[in-house]
Amino acid sequence: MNKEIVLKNNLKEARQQKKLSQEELASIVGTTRQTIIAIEKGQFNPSTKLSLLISLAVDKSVEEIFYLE
Amino acid sequence: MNKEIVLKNNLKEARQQKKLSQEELASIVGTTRQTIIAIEKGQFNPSTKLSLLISLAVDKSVEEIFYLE
DNA sequence: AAAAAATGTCAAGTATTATTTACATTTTTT
DNA sequence: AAAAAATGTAAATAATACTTGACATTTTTT
Repeated sequence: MNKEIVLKNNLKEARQQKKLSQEELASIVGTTRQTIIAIEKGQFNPSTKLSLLISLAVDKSVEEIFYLE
Repeated sequence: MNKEIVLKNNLKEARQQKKLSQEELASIVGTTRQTIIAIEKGQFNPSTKLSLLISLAVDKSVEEIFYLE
């Protein structure tokens, strides 16, 4: 859907600010480390549920972490 | 992922406040009416990209439209 | 009341997210 | 320098988002 618009994020920085490892974050939000890696690399566009959980875990709003370009 | 936690939303109300039909909203965000219907009915968990586009279209933050329970 | 617009439902197919497992490389700690 | 922790990569599978098309029902407009 909408190939021109690309979802980007600064999860890596936000996660590191909270001093969470990929594995810790994955465990907090109930997903796997692979999923966190793929998101941080911009390889995919996570579900809204997952981005809400992630934003809670790193203490930011969804818009502070994910943005469109 | 995470079956206990359910994603809910009040898109229908937000869309109506902006006086957009499902079809207009779908066209603005570059998706189909079916997708908008399914989201409004809570039948699925849209991608973050789509929820960001939707929140822009209805002039709210993602968190104002989508929430976890 | 008739016409038009908006919403709802069903079903099938495609694309993509997410999980799992396993191993390699890099970074941090001792 | 060795050990431990964190990160990166790859591939196969399962689950689900999203698309497309077609028709039915409800609501709004004329």
